[in-house]
Amino acid sequence: MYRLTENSVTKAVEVDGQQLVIKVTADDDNLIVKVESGQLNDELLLLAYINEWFDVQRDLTPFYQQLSAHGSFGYMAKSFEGLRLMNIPGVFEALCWSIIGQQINLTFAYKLKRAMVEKYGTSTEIDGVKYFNFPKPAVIAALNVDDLKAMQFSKQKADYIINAAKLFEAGEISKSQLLGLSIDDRFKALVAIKGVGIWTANYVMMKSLNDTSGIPHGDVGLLKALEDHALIKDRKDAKAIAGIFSQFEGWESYLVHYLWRSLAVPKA
DNA sequence: GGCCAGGACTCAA
DNA sequence: TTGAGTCATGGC
Repeated sequence: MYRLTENSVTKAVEVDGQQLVIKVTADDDNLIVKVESGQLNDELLLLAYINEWFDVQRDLTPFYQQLSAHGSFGYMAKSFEGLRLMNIPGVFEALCWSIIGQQINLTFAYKLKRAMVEKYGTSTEIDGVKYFNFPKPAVIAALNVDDLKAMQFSKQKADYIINAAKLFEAGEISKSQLLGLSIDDRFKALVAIKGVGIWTANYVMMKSLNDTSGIPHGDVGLLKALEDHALIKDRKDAKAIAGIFSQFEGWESYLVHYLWRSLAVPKA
């Protein structure tokens, strides 16, 4: 779904019902977007997509102030400066991805997603390279559990994903519907979906609904990062964890994102 | 070969 | 509401 080089990302997107392939690069001050394939009718809609994808318009200054003032996290304000909470604009995709990612290692999770996308997604080919769109709910809703099991999905994951696809297909869940709800009701609506627990609901909210206060509680990566920073001793110490996040009100998801990032780089 | 991985569900107390 | 048991499939 993404083709990366040192300073660019190329991806198939759907904007205003149009299939596009866009390439994004950057100079010091701007993102530069080029349409590689497809017909763009309204540039503003693409701009909106880019804004959402990279969370471009959010002013991170308050977050960096809080981060810098923190004894253990202070270094991240410099080390990860400019890192933004990359969005997954499609809620169905975000939900599927979070279900896939439940309780399995990420390497395998990526493998599962890739298999699903390459088999059931649509694609645009440029210079021999295929750029995939995530499968539509209608396609996934029509599958049997065995179709996904054949791609190494567990029975539950297959069941959850197909069930979720049916909800999207039936219009019972949609991005606009979720965005129309309060944060609390969003959470409730998501958790009501079979296979969606606290972790998944928060993940979807922070990654796809622009909610910056969601914390994927219980996340093993998050807990490991907090241990690495010597901030908790017991992973079940909810009070200590709440205390840490209380210092970052409104930026909880950003803190989570930065902590996940801290797991991927050598120790400062 | 055993523990772990960016969990959720069920059921009992 | 909390806790234990169960499920499921690879990665390392």
